[in-house]
Amino acid sequence: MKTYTISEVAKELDLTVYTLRYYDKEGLMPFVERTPNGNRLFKETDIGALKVIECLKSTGMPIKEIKTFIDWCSEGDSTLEQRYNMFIERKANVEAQMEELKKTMEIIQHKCSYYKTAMDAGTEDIHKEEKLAKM
Amino acid sequence: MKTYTISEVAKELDLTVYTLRYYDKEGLMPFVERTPNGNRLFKETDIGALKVIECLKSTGMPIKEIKTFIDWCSEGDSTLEQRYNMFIERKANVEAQMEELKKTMEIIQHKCSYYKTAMDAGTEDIHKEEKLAKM
DNA sequence: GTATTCCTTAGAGTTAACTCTAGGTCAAGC
DNA sequence: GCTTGACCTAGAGTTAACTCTAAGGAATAC
Repeated sequence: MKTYTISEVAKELDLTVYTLRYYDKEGLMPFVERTPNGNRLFKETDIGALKVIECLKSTGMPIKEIKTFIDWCSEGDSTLEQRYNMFIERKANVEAQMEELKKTMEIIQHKCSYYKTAMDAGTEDIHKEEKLAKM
Repeated sequence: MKTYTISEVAKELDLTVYTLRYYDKEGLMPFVERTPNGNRLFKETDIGALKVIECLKSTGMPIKEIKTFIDWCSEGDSTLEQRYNMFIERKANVEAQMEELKKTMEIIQHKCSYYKTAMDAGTEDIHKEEKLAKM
């Protein structure tokens, strides 16, 4: 079975070795085994698990909560419901973030055309009429 | 003309007065005037500007870069191009964030059905076959 | 056999963005 | 005229998530 060193995993996941050790310190990687002399030894499944961790992180989940999830995983089938509920919550959270981003995008696009017009006119005064524009 | 105190603005924008003072300290609100005894006096346009600041913040822009933008605004028409370019960059950035979120959402949804199946079966072993699942 | 290059740990330092405290001013209510 | 409450500042403290340093172990290169 193919295994990986910490720096190989860091490269693969676009993280630093510092970050990976930090995650380990925080209890996010209890599954990673060691060589006889103490070096971390990553399996494919470990990299898969780290990808799930990265996914949770990208939903804005703090590391402490990710640790709770990892702990649930170690506890086995008795925590299936908690884990399911967690992902349902994450889903709602991501949906809300998408909504937020859409609103942000609308404002940004408005500003893009605002500045295009101003730039073409050579002055922002072209937008004097607008109520709350100003910048 | 209607004006607002710092706590009214905080309430309106769902920020704390601490945060607003911090923004001011960082140079994000050079336009806010003061009463004779030194209290901040917010106009409607100031609230509009703060909404733009909040929008930029929600694109992930750090406060120092927002300050650069505010400085450009104070400099007038000579910075129109920089400001336009900045919003174009922000737009690309938000688009990338949306893409990221979509990918995240796909994984989350996969996990939701993974755990639904496992929960119904009473055990995660139902997914034994899967290559990189595990959690 | 020694230099290099990877790995290890504990713990200190950094950064951003707040968040709060202490000490003070000022206007309104009683 | 004094209390209350909202405002002010400077500066200290907090938190999360890294990020790095120091000191050392083990395998490989020459």
